[in-house]
Amino acid sequence: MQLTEIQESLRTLVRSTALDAFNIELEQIVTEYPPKTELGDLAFPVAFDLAKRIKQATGEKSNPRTIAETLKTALGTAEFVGRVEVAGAGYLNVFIDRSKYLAENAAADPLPQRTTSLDPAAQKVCVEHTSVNPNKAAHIGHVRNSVLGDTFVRILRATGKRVEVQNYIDNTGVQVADVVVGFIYTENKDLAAIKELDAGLTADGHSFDFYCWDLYARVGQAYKTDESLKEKRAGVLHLIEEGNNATADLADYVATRNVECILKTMERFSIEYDLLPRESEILHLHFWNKAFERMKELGAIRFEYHGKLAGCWVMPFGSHAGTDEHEADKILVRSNGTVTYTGKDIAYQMWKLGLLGLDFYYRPFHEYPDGKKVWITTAIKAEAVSEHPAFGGGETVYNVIDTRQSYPQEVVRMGVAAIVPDKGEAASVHLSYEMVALSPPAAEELGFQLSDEDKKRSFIEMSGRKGLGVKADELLDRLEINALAEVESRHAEEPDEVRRSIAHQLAVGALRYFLLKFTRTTVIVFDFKEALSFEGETGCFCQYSAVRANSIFRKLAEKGESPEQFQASMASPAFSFDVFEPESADQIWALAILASRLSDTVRQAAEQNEPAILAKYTFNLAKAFNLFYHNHKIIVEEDAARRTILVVTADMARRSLTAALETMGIEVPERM
RNA sequence: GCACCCGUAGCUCAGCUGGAUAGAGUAUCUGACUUCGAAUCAGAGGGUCGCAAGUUCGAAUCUUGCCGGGUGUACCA
Repeated sequence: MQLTEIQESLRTLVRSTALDAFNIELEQIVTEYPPKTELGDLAFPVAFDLAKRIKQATGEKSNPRTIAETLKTALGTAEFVGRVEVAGAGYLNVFIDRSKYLAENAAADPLPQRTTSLDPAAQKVCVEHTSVNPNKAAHIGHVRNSVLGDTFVRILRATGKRVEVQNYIDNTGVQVADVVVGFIYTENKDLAAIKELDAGLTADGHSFDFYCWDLYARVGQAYKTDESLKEKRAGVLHLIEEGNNATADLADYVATRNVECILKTMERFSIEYDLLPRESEILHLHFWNKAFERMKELGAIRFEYHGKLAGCWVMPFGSHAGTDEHEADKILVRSNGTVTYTGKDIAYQMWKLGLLGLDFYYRPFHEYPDGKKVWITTAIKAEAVSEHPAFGGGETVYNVIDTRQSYPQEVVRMGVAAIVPDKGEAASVHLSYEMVALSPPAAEELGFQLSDEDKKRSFIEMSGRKGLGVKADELLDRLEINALAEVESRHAEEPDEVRRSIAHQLAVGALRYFLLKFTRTTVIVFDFKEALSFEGETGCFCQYSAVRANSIFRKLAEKGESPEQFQASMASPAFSFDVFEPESADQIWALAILASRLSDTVRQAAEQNEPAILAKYTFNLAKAFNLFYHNHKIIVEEDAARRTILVVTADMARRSLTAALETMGIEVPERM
């Protein structure tokens, strides 16, 4: 019986006792973790609730402590419960039977539900993340999106959900058009010339997406002075959307090459995808028409005959009493007959939920080193592969998109709910997060001249159009260089290849943890010093704990001792924490019980859509292990009982730590 | 104007659906490498939780109103 199961059985017991003793039915019973081990392992503040309910029912005032005493007797008899105490104003603190718990759970999987996510019968959900416009290299803000999304995917899988990862490719939008304008009109290059340039860049070690990054910024500048260039963009955009022409072919090459580059960048961060749905297919396969017909049938959309929106199809949205009622309407089809982005998004969202009644064609796009394939959509039946996994059709769809798009996301959610009321609004979840901005010194470090006004600001928004941002690959390169220097100073004996691989793992750990430790609603004001740090609350700190734990077991293995051996010897009923001084016993037990909380923490992170909860937990677990590590030497411990408890606890901690880090996409190096 | 987010230690941030003495990291100062690895650990100082009312046995947390900062509110994507 693991910790979560003990919690559940105690909740059941509290519920039935409350009903028997006070005739009160409790719907929700809160379990907390006391701030210190000395206070217990689980706390129930339920007596406060009961006191309130009794007062409501009878009008009589009752003392929470007295109520807690009644419940205490019932809980005291439960399995795995050592003792129960009433503390504070009426807390019910449960102390778990330490030796019994340890003996039974020494070898338990810290994330038991993760195996069910492989079951084809498990509930399927779709997560869309990354979705970088394929016209330039990814910057640190995009990485926040991807790391948040990828970690959320791992969290969902750890709770037993089957997850499909989608990375939406907006290959026909203005951002791609801008770069195409740059290639054709300011660089005077046709497709052949671009291919030649691209080949040269790759040979040079400069990638295509970096080139486009600069070109995009140059075009952005040129628009300011050259009105005719802007007019050309409209033409380019039209040709791209239409397809089957030289400009569209050129745009397709540019977009596809950028997608390849971005996928490569994300692969460095251990991020993989299942499917790349493209906007061009949503267009060419007429997804919108299908959704449009449905919305018309249901009256969810209205044609405007008069006023400033005359000629548009609009969706009524929200209500603003006293204001112009049209202000709340959202245009889905423009008066010239073209569909807006929001309209296309509604159709796409319906497809994700399996409710559109249309499907893409698919072909493989790329194969990862582990053999896993990522697929891409196509509108051309001839190039499609008929044997492909079933895509889309999620029970729930999570869209990882920054908070600035909350309004359009809300429109999409309402639009879908209007078409399929039985699925409702709950099926679409906008996993929003705040932006990554630059501190004024960081912007200057990147070589940008700031106005006096900008210097006064607390942060400066990154901008692809201005070319202002920290490129993901460049930052990771810097982290790898720094990490490599540290590794070289410690492990001169290791071959270069090994040292580089360790430096890479540390760099990824540093950046992923840095982006995950902030809650989603916090604006990350990027600061080089903080992001490049390997000390304090960092990924490196957590990895270091795990590495040290592993080295203990390496040493034990050299002596022919395995954790399994020690787990087996726990079965003897004689062993007890009393072999340690009380203070030591508390400290060791605190680590064991904290390690047991991983699955509950992951569940919480999934429920609240907040990966930062897992990051904080992982850091605390690493800290607790370090404390344990300093105070209790395992290798030199001669007393058999003490040694057993220490080994088993250290093993639980390192397995939880490793699983927690893995759920955040962070690997544990062999040494560091 | 309206909607959403933020305001907690010098700085950067946690604080779960109200609960135990408000916590981390960093910076500053002081200690600890002949030990399973010091990318570590121990200790010290540092707080009117933006302000003001209200609800409650109890508020950093909930409600309302202010103040300060940010983002959105396109026939752009």
